[in-house]
Amino acid sequence: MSQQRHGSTPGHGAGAVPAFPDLPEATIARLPEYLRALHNLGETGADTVSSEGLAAAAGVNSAKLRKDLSHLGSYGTRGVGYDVTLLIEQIEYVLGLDQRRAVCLVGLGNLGHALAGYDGFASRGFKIVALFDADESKVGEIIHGLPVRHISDLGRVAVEEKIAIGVIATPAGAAQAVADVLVDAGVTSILNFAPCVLSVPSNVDVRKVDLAIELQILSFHEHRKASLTALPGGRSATTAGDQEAVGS
Amino acid sequence: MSQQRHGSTPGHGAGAVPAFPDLPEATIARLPEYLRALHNLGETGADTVSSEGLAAAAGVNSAKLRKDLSHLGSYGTRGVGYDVTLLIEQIEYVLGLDQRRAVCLVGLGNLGHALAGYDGFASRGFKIVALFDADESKVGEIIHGLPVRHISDLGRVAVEEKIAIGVIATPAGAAQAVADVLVDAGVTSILNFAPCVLSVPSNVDVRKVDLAIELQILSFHEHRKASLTALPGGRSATTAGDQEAVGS
DNA sequence: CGCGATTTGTGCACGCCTTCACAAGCGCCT
DNA sequence: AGGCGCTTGTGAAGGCGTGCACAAATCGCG
Ligand SMILES: NC(=O)c1ccc[n+]([C@@H]2O[C@H](COP(=O)([O-])OP(=O)(O)OC[C@H]3O[C@@H](n4cnc5c(N)ncnc54)[C@H](O)[C@@H]3O)[C@@H](O)[C@H]2O)c1
Ligand SMILES: NC(=O)c1ccc[n+]([C@@H]2O[C@H](COP(=O)([O-])OP(=O)(O)OC[C@H]3O[C@@H](n4cnc5c(N)ncnc54)[C@H](O)[C@@H]3O)[C@@H](O)[C@H]2O)c1
Repeated sequence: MSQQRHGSTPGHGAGAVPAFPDLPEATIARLPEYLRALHNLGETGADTVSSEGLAAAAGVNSAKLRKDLSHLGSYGTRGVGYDVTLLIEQIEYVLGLDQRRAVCLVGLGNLGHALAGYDGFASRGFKIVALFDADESKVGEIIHGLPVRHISDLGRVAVEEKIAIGVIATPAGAAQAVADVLVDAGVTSILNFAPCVLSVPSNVDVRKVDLAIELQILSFHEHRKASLTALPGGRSATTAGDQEAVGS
Repeated sequence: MSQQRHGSTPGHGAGAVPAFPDLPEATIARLPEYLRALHNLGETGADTVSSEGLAAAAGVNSAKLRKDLSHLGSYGTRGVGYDVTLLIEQIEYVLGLDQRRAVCLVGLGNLGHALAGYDGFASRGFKIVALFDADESKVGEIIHGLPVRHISDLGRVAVEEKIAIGVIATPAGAAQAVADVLVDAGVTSILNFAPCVLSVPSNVDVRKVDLAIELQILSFHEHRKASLTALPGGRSATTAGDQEAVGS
């Protein structure tokens, strides 16, 4: 049972080592978005960027962005904006992206294959160092330059390769077992694509990506929108020719 | 997002059509999880389930679950729990899953192939009815029983097939253009896998799935955990450049 | 050198969400 | 029939996150 210690009041006394100011979780979730926007801006040759401009590129409110950035210190210049390169460095440092993190992928079916070939990992500081599957017929296969190993080797390889993050792309029925293996191997972060809840020790972080949930949320909004248009209009043709332009 | 009318007292005058009570967004996001847990429970033969039990299966607090469910009416029995079948029906109704929603998938590369073959769609009330790509060499290819069509056919097909949800699995550079095409075709819900922000009219809902963001959030927590264990335990190797004096 | 234009950083208020705690309701057992 | 244990539904409190609005800071220019 994951205990949640609600300790606010950051009591750690004067850490010599950075010892993070505890950033709001919501802020952390947005930092990667800012980072991506900054990289895009950097490629267009921009040296500095205003909170307004960056906020637009990241799709958020500018006040929110400023507050987020203020949590990690003052790296902007009033009257000018933020130095793109400096801000990139800072955010990458906070997110721990200055050191490359080793990732392993478990389950090389449909989805696993796609993930293994995804270049979006390496370009953002992550490196897939090992692939695992339980299916003997898949073990040994080379996928995008990496051999598929048997899940029973995970414990050994994880230590050797200092794997920090495990990605689960197995059927839901196997996910908990895989998570247990990962945890036993010392992996402390898990990204789970299987539609199920994982129970792990409190020191392990789990994030979940569930397609079906996303679709169902969209479905709800479709349902809601349909019931709204049904009320006033009677039947609105919705042949959907033109949309009012919203962009800016 | 859309305008939030804070009203308790939802003023719609006795809608003949359901006309939704406005559920909190946070609740909506959890309903699919409850639904999945309920289906699992149903398969084990359970007739009823307590809030405690369902909450555990869905990985949430039981009070939160009760409050969530209370928003859609009283479908539980005090002293007993919730009727599994009835609750499933209710949640599916609220989410609009009683009617099958047509989905189209744009971009049949690495990821698109995996998505096209995913059976988790159909099993939850969604049906992929069309595949689109801009690459002529891919057009005509049959993937899991469906032909790949050219993106220029999207407008016509979307109307014919009454497509409600579009899934974007193209590179980021093409995503906005694809979104525009979808919007023009009358699609009002988009699930975006490309790492970029989309700008769409306010009546269109967009949800984003971004792997890199998930990994970076995990990376942050790894970083934090590492800096914490560095404090009490003895020698901080300082191999990495940790300086960063925060604070005044 | 000073002034105005610009933009950051933040105090503050407000609303949403979570969580606790408990009364009301229900069924079962005696 | 009555009491008792169990569970739901909800009022209330507190925490968190958001967004406004503005003072402080900086630059460019005359
Ligand atoms: N395919 C998709 O587009 C998609 C999308 C979203 C979510 N998902 C989810 O991702 C997961 C994988 O989907 P998929 O379509 O790739 O399934 P799949 O059946 O194609 O692949 C699953 C893989 O996991 C392996 N596996 C099974 N048990 C294992 C174990 N104990 N240890 C290690 N490996 C094991 C299998 O050998 C197989 O290679 C599922 O949970 C699915 O719901 C898939
Ligand atoms: N592969 C993964 O595991 C993965 C994971 C997460 C996110 N993503 C993201 O998903 C997207 C697709 O990834 P991928 O690996 O499948 O890329 P990919 O290059 O393999 O496939 C992209 C497909 O989109 C098609 N396309 C390009 N422009 C188009 C247009 N204007 N209209 C229609 N189709 C067009 C291409 O022809 C190609 O088939 C990318 O944005 C990527 O960042 C991929």
